[in-house]
Amino acid sequence: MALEHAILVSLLEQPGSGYELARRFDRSIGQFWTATHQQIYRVLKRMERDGWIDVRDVPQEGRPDKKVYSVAAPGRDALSAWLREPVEPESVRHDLAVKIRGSAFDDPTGLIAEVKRHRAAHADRLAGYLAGERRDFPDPGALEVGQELQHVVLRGGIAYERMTLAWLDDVLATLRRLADPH
Amino acid sequence: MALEHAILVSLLEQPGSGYELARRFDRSIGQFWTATHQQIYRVLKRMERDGWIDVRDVPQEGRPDKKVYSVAAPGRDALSAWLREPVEPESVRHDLAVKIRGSAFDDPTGLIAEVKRHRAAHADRLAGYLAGERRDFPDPGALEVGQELQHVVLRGGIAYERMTLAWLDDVLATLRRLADPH
DNA sequence: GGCGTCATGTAACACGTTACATGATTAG
DNA sequence: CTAATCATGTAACGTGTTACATGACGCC
Repeated sequence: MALEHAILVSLLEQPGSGYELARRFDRSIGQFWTATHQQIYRVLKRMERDGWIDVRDVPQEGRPDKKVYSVAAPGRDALSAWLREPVEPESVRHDLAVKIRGSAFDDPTGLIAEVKRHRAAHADRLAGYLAGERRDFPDPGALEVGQELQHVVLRGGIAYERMTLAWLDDVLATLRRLADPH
Repeated sequence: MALEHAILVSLLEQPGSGYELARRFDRSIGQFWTATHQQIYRVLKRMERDGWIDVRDVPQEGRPDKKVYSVAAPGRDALSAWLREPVEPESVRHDLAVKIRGSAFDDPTGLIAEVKRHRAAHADRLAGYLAGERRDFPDPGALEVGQELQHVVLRGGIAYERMTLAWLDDVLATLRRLADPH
């Protein structure tokens, strides 16, 4: 129910096409919300139909034309209303945790490679976030409100990845201990 | 695609009814996978039809009869096969992060109450996990394989909640700074 | 008398994923 | 020639959520 709100926030930060939104959902926004281009196009249609966003056809040379969306007044109102509604603290889905507990009924050491793969992926994400932080927030203090808020969300992503790396190391140590208890 | 696997793991740890599974998905399993009873009944039907699980009707007195499910050989095989398949590192969905960035276009200080509410919910979860840890794993070392694996998953939940509490404090401090810069 | 727990389900709808489809431009 | 990037979409399917439905028991 919040994809439309994530799109509103992104378009308020910067108007853009469905394609551009899809790329943002793979990068900065992907930190806290994911969506594929198929989902985004579908929701953009509905939002346009409901008058939440405006479209402007932008012809381009050397590449396909695009439709640039921006937030209209009813969209802004919808976002405001949603901001005032309480939302449930998120619930997590970790396939890896299911696998860890499931591997008690199979071969726990078979999971080591998989856990290492996840560790590498999270290390990459952390490196990406830290690079983004150096690039976008080099000077702490003296930031605008929007910047401050983007920064605190990014700090959350960084904290999440650091925590996850430490936990995956704990998981690896546990799996190795089970494989070879002294 | 992993609800059925989460159910298999739970039924291997302890056979039970749909209702019992739903309660587990609100507690220990809810730490890394959530599901409502409607979802669970639907998937149990499918799993039974596919021969992954066996049912036994258990008449009860003073309360409704129940159907106790346990994992059959094909279910065990399906779990083994899934454990050998790689899964994608999970992607997160945080309504709260959407709200934080969105509040730049509204009133950031209006979020303070909401963030406090989330903080309290996460503090509760952490307290619950820590109580579970004291109850189920009082004696580190000397545990069976299944216990060790359950414990390392629980440690992940504890680390997640601690990280989240620290981040929410960071968010609160940021929102207050925006409300009243010296 | 009403609420909470135990126990099972159906139905409709919203949301997410995967596969398919098109077509131009640029880089290797 | 092949792959990647830019740009938009449709269709089918699977999963998750919300609402509705039933009924007995025990507690306050």
